[in-house]
Amino acid sequence: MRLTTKGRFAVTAMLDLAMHESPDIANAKPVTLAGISERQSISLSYLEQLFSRLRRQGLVKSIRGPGGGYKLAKPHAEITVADIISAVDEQIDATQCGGQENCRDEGRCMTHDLWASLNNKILDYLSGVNLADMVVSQTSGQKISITPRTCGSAGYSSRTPVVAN
Amino acid sequence: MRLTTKGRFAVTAMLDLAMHESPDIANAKPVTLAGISERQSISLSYLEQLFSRLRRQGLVKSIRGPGGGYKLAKPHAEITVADIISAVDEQIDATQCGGQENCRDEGRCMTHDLWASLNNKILDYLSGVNLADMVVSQTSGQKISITPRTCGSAGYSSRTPVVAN
DNA sequence: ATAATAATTGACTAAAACACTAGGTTATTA
DNA sequence: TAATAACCTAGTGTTTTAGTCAATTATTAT
Repeated sequence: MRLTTKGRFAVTAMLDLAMHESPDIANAKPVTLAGISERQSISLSYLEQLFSRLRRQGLVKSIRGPGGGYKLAKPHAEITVADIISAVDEQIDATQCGGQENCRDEGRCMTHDLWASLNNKILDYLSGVNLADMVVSQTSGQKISITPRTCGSAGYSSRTPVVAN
Repeated sequence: MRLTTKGRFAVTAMLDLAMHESPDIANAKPVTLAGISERQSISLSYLEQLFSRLRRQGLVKSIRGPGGGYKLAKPHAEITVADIISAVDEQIDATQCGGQENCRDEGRCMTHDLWASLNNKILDYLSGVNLADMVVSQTSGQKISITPRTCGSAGYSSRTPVVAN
């Protein structure tokens, strides 16, 4: 997995979308990319590229024409930061041996296991934050602080984010 | 913070260094970059660039001349993955307002707090794995699995890594 | 029907970062 | 003094970032 500003842009835009969407999911008004672009100072065309991927990954739905825009395809609590980042950042295979384990020395690829599991752990961790968490901490003016899923209760969507500082 | 193959190379090289260093820290033989380059198939000159940064950050010590090479500057347990990655990857400021909070809308920068704390969390998380952990899981042939510090006991260096799968 | 809206697509671009290469210099040891 | 190995600087090809530009399609309102 890769963590760059590209993923940041995507998460920021999705958070903006979540915050400007009506809380009533059924008849929520779609949010235009032009609006997100203005509010978050992200280039409209760049947003279009990002949302093209987000749509193909099933995270958002699009409505064309006047009054159209984007809506989240799932409830806020079911869209995680990990989902968003892996939707826009195409991941590279961390191994230089490319799956087959024909590396040097002991015959096995030292880095493969190491990075594969490390990637998984980070991904697991970022899966612990969803849009609902972020909206709450954003509207309450509190800094967001994430508790890994493995720590507290196994609940997925209704954890209350811990306030930091 | 940024997570790319650059950091991966650095961690791989440091793990190789840790594994080929004599366990007795006092009179450990230095490891040459040429050796690491050969074992891990990383370009020698690229390693030189990486170790230049690692040295400036105080993670390794260098011995010049024949029989020279690099040694870890601290005990294995005191060098974390986060240390290594942040030594070679220069971090970017996640905010587009650049510190001052003169952004749009509500006057405050939405993305600033969000990414600052998310970065800190990831960094905190990667601080939970050190070279000693990785050497153990590597030599024992077990896949490494990291438990965040916040979960278990507050101990820093002597946690036993959990085996996954 | 027509115009306006807004998503959708594709091609293209400057700048940065990545992953190196090349070639030299310094310090240390045999 | 010759070999070793760190150290340093500059350059190079490729990929990614972050974006522009232009055109197309679907939908709504007039």
